[in-house]
Amino acid sequence: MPVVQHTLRRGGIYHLRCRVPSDLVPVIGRGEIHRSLATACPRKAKWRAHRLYGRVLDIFEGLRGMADTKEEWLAQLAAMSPSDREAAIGDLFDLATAAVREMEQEQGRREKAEKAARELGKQCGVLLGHLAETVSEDRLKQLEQVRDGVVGLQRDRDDLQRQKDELEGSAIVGQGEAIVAALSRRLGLPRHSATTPTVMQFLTDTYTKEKRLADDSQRHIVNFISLFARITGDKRLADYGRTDILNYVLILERLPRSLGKSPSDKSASIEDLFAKAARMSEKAGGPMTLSATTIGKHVQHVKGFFNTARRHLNFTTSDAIDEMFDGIKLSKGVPSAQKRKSWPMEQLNLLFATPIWQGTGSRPEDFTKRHKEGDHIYRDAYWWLPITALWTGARLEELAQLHHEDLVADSSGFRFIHIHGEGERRVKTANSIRRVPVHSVLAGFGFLDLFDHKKAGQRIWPELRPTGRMKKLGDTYSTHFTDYRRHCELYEPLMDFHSLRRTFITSMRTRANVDALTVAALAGHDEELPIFERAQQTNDYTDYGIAALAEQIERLDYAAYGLDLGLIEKT
DNA sequence: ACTGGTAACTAAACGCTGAT
DNA sequence: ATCAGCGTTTAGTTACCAGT
Repeated sequence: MPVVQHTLRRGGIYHLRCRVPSDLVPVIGRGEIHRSLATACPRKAKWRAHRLYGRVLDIFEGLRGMADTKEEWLAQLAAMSPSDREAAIGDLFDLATAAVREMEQEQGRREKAEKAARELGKQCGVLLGHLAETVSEDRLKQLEQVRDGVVGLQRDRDDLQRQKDELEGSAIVGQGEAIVAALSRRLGLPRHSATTPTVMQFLTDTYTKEKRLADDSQRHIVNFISLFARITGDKRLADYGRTDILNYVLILERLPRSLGKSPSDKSASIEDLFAKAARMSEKAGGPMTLSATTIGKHVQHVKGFFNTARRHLNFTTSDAIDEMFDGIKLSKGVPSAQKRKSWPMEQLNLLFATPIWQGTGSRPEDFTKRHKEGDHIYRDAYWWLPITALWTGARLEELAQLHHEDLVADSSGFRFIHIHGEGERRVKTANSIRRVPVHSVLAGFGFLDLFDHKKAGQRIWPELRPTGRMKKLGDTYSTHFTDYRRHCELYEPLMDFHSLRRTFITSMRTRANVDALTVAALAGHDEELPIFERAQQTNDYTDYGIAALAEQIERLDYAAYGLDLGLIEKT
């Protein structure tokens, strides 16, 4: 960790260096802002870095505001040459840098003034001495008492002010723990083991309150840290050392991948869990223990937890924590993470040859019995979702929340689905907002009718209900799709609904030979693009007309790659 | 349908270096 | 002093899976 966030040292001199938010990269024309703080003194660097960083954030906000009136802003930008544009924006940051230095000089002047005031006060004291010669002894004592009283009050006031400053911004202002911590930090007193809380105490009293994460992330933190406490025996924070962490990792390496899925895991001993992992590995013929990614994640969380505790309680140093957690090598047999598969065309043919598309014996409302053979073909969400994913590349939740008005036609009549986060809809990231033309094959199946048959404000698949912790429309479907594949003996690990998106992206790129930028525009960014391309393409998105996108998506021809469309058209 | 997990995925921060 | 490139680390969110 550097002395201050967003700084780096070069030849002894501190610099501010911070990242440009990805949405502003195309506007600013670079990925990072870098300005010298023109000092080698850590304290000065800290002061300047804090203020300059604040201003830089202001500039980012300002640019975002301008970007709201996008057309105007783009027109202005277009009128400028790229070098002019970058220079203009660079000037903003230079101004900010200069302003911070001025601010510092201003502070210097103020300090000078205060010093002068103190000097004046001293002289008053001298004056008091002179007075002593002409004033009675009693009177003088009274005066001195008053003076001492005032000085004492001032000192108290300053102390309180400092305490308040230190506590400000902390989520636990007013809590005794924090005051004690702040005081001991000010006095430089390390906290000893007897006074530090245990892992679980700090987790519930402070950590979860300070973090204030989204619900699901909060749940993850509590689970990770609770497991750590369970394995290591919930000791006091100051009593942990590297050996504890190494042992903890050794235990993680032997835990079953299915940890916690069965309620019995809760009461089982660590030894029981080892035995369970060993049994599962035996059966699978390979290690069924936690993967390297997951173990790394656990360790990372615990380290973050200790660092937060250190800032609150000052019981150790940041270096000591690094030493405790860094450079831990995992054992040989720890499995590495696996990538999701894409659906081969033969597997898709098998999928569409199952009852949902060929005839099911279930009733319309029995979504869990669709695997039973029969005469009914229900063209509901369960029929449409895999097909739609295959021809649009959209994520499950993006499809599940489609409304009547999300099918739009442009001026020349091209119809596309608009994926966005308005109203009750949600998208994964801002970059997921996009327009995807409806492929002619999809339209041929009657996809457009889904929208036309609904009224404004209605979802096209009203049978999907928000379920689960995150109240997702695709939540139940996701598990049903897995169950269905198992019943139909099509189940393969890592080949799931999301793999259909993979299939779309891979097919577009490698079979239809559509360029990576266009595919990214259609998919709403995907992970496989190098970063520089990602920055570049944001700029180009605006240039993609629907007509051009439609032309590209039409190059996708699953039939040519071996998909039997007859299976779907059978209805 | 719910719950307690893992894994995939992402943005931002950081460390370091070479070029100008 | 600046700036960009790029791999690594950190911190967080979302998607999915297993067992009941």
